[in-house]
Amino acid sequence: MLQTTDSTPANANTATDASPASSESLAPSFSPLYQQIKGLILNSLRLGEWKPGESIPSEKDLATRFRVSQGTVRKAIDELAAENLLDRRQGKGTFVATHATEQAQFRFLKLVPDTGSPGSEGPAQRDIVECRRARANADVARALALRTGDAVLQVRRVLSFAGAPTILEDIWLPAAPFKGLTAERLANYQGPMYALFETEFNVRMVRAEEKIRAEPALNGLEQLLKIERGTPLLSVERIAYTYKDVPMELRRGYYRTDTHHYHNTLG
Amino acid sequence: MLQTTDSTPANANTATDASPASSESLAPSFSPLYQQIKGLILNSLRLGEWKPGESIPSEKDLATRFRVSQGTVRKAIDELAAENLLDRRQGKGTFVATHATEQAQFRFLKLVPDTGSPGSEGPAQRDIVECRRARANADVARALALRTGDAVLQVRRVLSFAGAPTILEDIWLPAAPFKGLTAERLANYQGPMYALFETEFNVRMVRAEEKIRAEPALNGLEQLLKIERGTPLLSVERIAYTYKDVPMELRRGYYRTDTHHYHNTLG
DNA sequence: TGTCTTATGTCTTATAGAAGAGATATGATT
DNA sequence: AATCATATCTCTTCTATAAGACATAAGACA
Repeated sequence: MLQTTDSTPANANTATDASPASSESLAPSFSPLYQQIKGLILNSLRLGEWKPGESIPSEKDLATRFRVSQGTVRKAIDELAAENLLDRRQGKGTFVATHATEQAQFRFLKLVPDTGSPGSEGPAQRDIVECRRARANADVARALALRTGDAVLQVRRVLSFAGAPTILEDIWLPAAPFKGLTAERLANYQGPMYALFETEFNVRMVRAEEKIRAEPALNGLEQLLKIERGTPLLSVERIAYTYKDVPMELRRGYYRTDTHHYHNTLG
Repeated sequence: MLQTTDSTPANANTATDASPASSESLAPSFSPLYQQIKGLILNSLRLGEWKPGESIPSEKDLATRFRVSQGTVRKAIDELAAENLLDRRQGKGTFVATHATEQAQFRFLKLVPDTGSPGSEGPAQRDIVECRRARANADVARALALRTGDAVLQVRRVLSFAGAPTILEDIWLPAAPFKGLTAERLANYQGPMYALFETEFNVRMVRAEEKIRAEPALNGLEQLLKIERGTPLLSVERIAYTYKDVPMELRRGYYRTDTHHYHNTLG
């Protein structure tokens, strides 16, 4: 399983191709060499051969390991870097991207203060309201690709900026990969939640989809966020995915937008 | 101004460099060859040497024109294609991206129906409520990089999906580049508004920034969108930019989110 | 009408040298 | 002898180029 000296990577042309033999590689269809290399690197990332924050082998090393030229490895890494899975630093090496940095944090938190820059208020104050085991209802199960009734963890927390409660979040996690997560560990950990997931549970969030609506503050939201009942809030429903588009988190956030706004760039 | 046979592009090393002589190229600082080529292509795009939808010269032609290798041109085009300014099609050529296609349309309209795919409701019904000349107030002037009191065009319109009014938009445009835009031309044109801007005014929107809030329906919004007064709406304030980050439009939209939602992908 | 050839695009891979970053050695200076 | 600045070596990614493979469309030809 370590595949340290795993070679025979490319050349899907050769009829005697029996190298990957993974369950999902049932599609033998031809693809460019650099794409195959990209897939191999992706596998190593998913299997945790290189941990977030660490450097991966040099392009030359990977080239000899995969029996291709350095430029081909380079193109594979180019795409992974463009997807923010890897982080290139000239003269130093290529590193596995991590949520434990300043920049990555604001790729997933799009709420910014109306005045000042994205991080100008200092770190957010995090209060865990609730953290318990539960059973997935139909909606949660569908979002997390589970079966209704499967075990999940449910977390409710409030984020405050400059002392003002601004975000309420309900989070659902599949119980199996996050076995051992408790309110204490969440409360004690300094830094982004996704960084904790990386270091403690080897789950790295890579991509997320959000559905945004405007809804009135009801059902106790008004008390938790200390606003008037019925005040319009931003409802942000997120499904976060790890490698290979596997869903790993469902999150519903309610954002106050009297002092902050959701910032988005259309390219 | 046509710069058809314009050569002497690269080699910023040569001391006798006097080729671009543009106003903003006061920074003689070294940059990679492919970046310089990218800038030259960008200039041709901005000057309208190749119109949206048309194909640009082949990589080999550009290579001889700029006196560099085909691979260098390729890397320049790679970046422009990644920014959605160009559209590559293997075996056919490379084309100037346009808003007159199905796909590009939904890169700037992120409101999608709760059930069904992004375009499943058919084309939106557009009703121009108002279109008049006005003077920029402080906010509008700042957004459009104008001076307070400068002439602007103001448009108000309602978008309806499946017969239901869903979006109200107030749009401010600088008067000079859009001279001749009338309510009739807006109403008669079939297709996205940004496609009209391209073909009629040679203004191509490349990028946009949005600030999203939740606000109650007030001040007549409730009548235009046929909802109850105070219903939470998504407020979407957009500044759209053309090439070289020049702002060309300020737009404030109010979205109903009872049947639709704002969809976003975090990468 | 259908098939083949050819021309012209982009795409893929390979190779060589340039440039950035850090560690190690060198040598002058105090 | 200890210190500090400077050169050098080695590792990394970055840049530039070239050649062949693949995709597409149009015209020649049976």
